[in-house]
Amino acid sequence: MTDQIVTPFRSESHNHKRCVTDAMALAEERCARRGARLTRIRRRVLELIWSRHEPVKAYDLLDQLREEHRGAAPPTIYRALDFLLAEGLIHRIESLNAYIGCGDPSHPHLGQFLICERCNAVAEMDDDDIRDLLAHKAALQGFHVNWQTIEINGVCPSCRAIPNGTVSGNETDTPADRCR
Amino acid sequence: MTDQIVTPFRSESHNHKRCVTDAMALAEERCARRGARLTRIRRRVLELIWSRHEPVKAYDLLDQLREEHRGAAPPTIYRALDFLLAEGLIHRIESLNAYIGCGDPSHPHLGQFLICERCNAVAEMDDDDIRDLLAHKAALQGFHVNWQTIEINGVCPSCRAIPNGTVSGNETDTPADRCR
DNA sequence: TTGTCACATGTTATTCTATTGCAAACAATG
DNA sequence: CATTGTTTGCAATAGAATAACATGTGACAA
Repeated sequence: MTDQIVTPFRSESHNHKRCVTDAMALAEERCARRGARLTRIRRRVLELIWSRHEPVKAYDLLDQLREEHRGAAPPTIYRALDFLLAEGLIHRIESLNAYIGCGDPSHPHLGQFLICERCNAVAEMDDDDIRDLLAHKAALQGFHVNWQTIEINGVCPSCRAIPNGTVSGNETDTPADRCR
Repeated sequence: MTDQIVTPFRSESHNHKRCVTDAMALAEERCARRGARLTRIRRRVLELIWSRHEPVKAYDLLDQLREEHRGAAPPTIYRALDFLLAEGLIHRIESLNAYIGCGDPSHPHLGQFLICERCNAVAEMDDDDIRDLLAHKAALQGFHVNWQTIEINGVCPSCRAIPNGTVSGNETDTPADRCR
């Protein structure tokens, strides 16, 4: 059985700099192989998304991009996001209107997401059992499945270890800063 | 085993007038029992949603409400929707930014939605197998589930029966008008 | 080298979705 | 009647995404 966890929750040992460069390398490689043009803007947007390692809003990306790229406007971001989605390099989280890096761009997949409502961390699964059960249940209704949106909200293991009322103080930290 | 289909796809025999009045009666009853105030606006919004019997956008509802209620503004609609969501009388479809009547408001539930991308018809399931499998898979990651968003896009049985390129002519009809 | 074509980006405006904040109206209760 | 909590009215604004058209750029062939 293959590993059905594409992006696990980050552990204490997570080397984030390495994580970003690895993801970028995979992206470069995949685009090269497919003849897709990972331009400067597109590359930079992907890098900004991976740097955060949590769901990022389009206008947050726009603000960041503007700091280094005067003239960036909403279409700049949305075009880059569309490209990255089409290439399977990121996923869109519907319930958050946000985008997150895909941990396994090697093959197109739907993904199922575990979203921590305390720290915003997201783990990505690509679980055949889930996909197949949904397809099966749909088929019982005579329904043909093209796409599945599966987003599970709750509390990640790290946050469960923290007493409920506890507040970490800085609510703008990234997941790794708050969740251990 | 209980019936896990809350709102099936509409059949030819669907009596839509009856369907709406039934849904309204259930809503009245549930609100009365819970001491929730189903005011004129809230009742009317619910009725508008059920009348369409497919996912409806907030601003569509606003337009309709304005025709009979001058002074209706975005907050008017969103407050009504918030109330109806809180009472479990409607569901929100995240992937469409739209709202749909709940076929079984008797108990709170998550719901899994089959969304036809041809005719917009939606069937609602409340399937324990799906819910439990997702909870199980999440638990394997140490994740505690509070909420599940499950939206399945594809082609409903009625539309599958229609040759692919066929267009029914009037794309603004309701699902029942087009899907048989 | 130049022309051409496809693709990518710049630019401005607009549409769609949703919330905030405060005032006025209303309904239930003592 | 007075009080209290809830609901609605109203104006403004925030947030998410797209449309339409102009301009730039890179690869390839003539």
